[in-house]
Amino acid sequence: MNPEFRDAVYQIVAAIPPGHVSSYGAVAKQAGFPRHARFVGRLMSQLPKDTRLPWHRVLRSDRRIALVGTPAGEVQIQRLRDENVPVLSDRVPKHYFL
DNA sequence: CCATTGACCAGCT
DNA sequence: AAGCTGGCCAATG
Repeated sequence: MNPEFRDAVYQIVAAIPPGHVSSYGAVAKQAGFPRHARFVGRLMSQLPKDTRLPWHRVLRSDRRIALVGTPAGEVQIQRLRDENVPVLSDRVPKHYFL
């Protein structure tokens, strides 16, 4: 994976403030690599489990949680609720997006 | 080298 | 609102 892309993505995700969320596609675009939403997802999936990056604040463009029903998905929902972001039917209200 | 696989997305029905 | 479709493109087998 291109290190430029990887570093830019990390920086942008790290900058998402608590209580807010963004999407894979939006992060890719801000990183300067539009059309690479899937690779943002790939990077998130490859993060070490002890990472400090707030990966749980990245959702799909349809405002849904990725990987619903899997352990990672449940962790993501729990973490969002812990920072007062409601998750209703696997979905986060629009106004929580950046 | 060709095919399949994704923490995805915009457009259309 | 919800489901399909085609496009995306590096990684993997």
